[in-house]
Amino acid sequence: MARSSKTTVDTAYDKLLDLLVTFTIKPGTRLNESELAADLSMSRAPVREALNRLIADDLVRFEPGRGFFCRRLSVQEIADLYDVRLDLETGALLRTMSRGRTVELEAFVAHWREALTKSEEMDINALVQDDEQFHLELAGLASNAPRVKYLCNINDRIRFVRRINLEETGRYSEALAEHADLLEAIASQNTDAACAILRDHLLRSTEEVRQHVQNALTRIYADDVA
Amino acid sequence: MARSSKTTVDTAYDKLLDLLVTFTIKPGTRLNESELAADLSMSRAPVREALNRLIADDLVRFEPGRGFFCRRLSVQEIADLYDVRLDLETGALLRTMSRGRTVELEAFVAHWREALTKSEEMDINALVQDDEQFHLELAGLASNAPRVKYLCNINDRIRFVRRINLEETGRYSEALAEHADLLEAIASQNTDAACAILRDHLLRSTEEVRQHVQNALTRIYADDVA
DNA sequence: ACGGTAATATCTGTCAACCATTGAGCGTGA
DNA sequence: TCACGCTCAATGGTTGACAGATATTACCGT
Repeated sequence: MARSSKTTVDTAYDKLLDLLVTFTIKPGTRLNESELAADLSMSRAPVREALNRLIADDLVRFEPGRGFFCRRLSVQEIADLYDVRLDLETGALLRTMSRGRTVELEAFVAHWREALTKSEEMDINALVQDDEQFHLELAGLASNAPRVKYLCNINDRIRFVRRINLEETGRYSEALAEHADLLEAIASQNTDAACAILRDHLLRSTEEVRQHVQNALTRIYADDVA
Repeated sequence: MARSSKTTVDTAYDKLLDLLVTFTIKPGTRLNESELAADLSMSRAPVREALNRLIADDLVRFEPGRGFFCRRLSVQEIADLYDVRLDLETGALLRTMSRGRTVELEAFVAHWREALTKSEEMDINALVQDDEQFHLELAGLASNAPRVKYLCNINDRIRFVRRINLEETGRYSEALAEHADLLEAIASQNTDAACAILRDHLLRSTEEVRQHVQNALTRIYADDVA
């Protein structure tokens, strides 16, 4: 029954992760283990194991005797995560540049200069995905696996409101412009400027988190009539 | 059977965490589920659930079809974690101070000024624990729960070599002196100086990570004759 | 009609057993 | 002698069942 390289727990984990990240499961909802197991056509044990991984990721809460609950969506938490993200990303950039990894940096710049020209005719989904990819690849150049993993966790937890942030009118064209600026600063090896641009770029999103979380909540509960 | 506030999984998690953090279980060792279950006098299910939490914490590896393994101890990983820790701690300090949380900062300074005077006659275990507490409390003043949680995870993963770092002759008296300097910079509300001191304090440890990991490995495998 | 309590149904927490897979050891044949 | 393949023991992967806790419902007294 078990597929070659992907165990049942992994499929459960991936599926549940998706449901939780996208808030297909609404914030604070209790998760019915048997139900989930049935949906995934597997037993409860692997579901519980996957849920336990997700506890460590802070994507589900757990109350003894009551079970597992979907994470809540709080302004404070999102703002905190944006804060940490800023430190992790700017820290990565600083190290990458001061370590003089010109080869990798040039490849990065070349790739994304090209990619940015095509961004005009992309749909919103592709844009959002591209944005995350851009930031993650940049951070990845520091070759620090734990750092990248923390960032992935943050991305999962903020993706829903981050998307809303980008969807706000004009914000994503601003973002693209800022990415372009950042690329040029990197290309000219101006470390301070690059870090400053990245910091401001990230701060810009952070400022309006409160509003975005509001939008997120209304959107989550919008199609309750269906 | 279920105890009031602590479920079986939690006890398993705590116990396993300790074994892994202290490398009582040696790096790379395969973990025998049935054996662990027997040791903890519980079934395999809760053990597996705990182990799955520890996967997300990167304290155990998992190979499909083979089982769970104790994390390896690599120079690269420890160095990376020290790097991230630096960014998270300095970031926290910067925010706390620039946000002007004078009340909390003064309380912190007062408490640790006092505590540092008593440090002379403390044994090594207490010192190590105090050092971690100092840094964690300082970071905690930024009131950013996710950041603190990431730091806790880092602490778990570096604790073994961090302890060795402090045990090196004289290093911990240096560390205490640097803590004192930091306290004064904070007290005089000199943000830049405080951040610089903290950064240098953390960099100092990072520089010798390679050597400390070596010591750690020899120490782990030292009592194999027993 | 309402609040509290008892009966009931649902769900979690844990376990023991079963099946599948892996890796080691052994034997056979080139 | 070595390589290949087979067999078997050990261990992980999954399941279904049972006991205890929790939420829900129905009932009764005021």
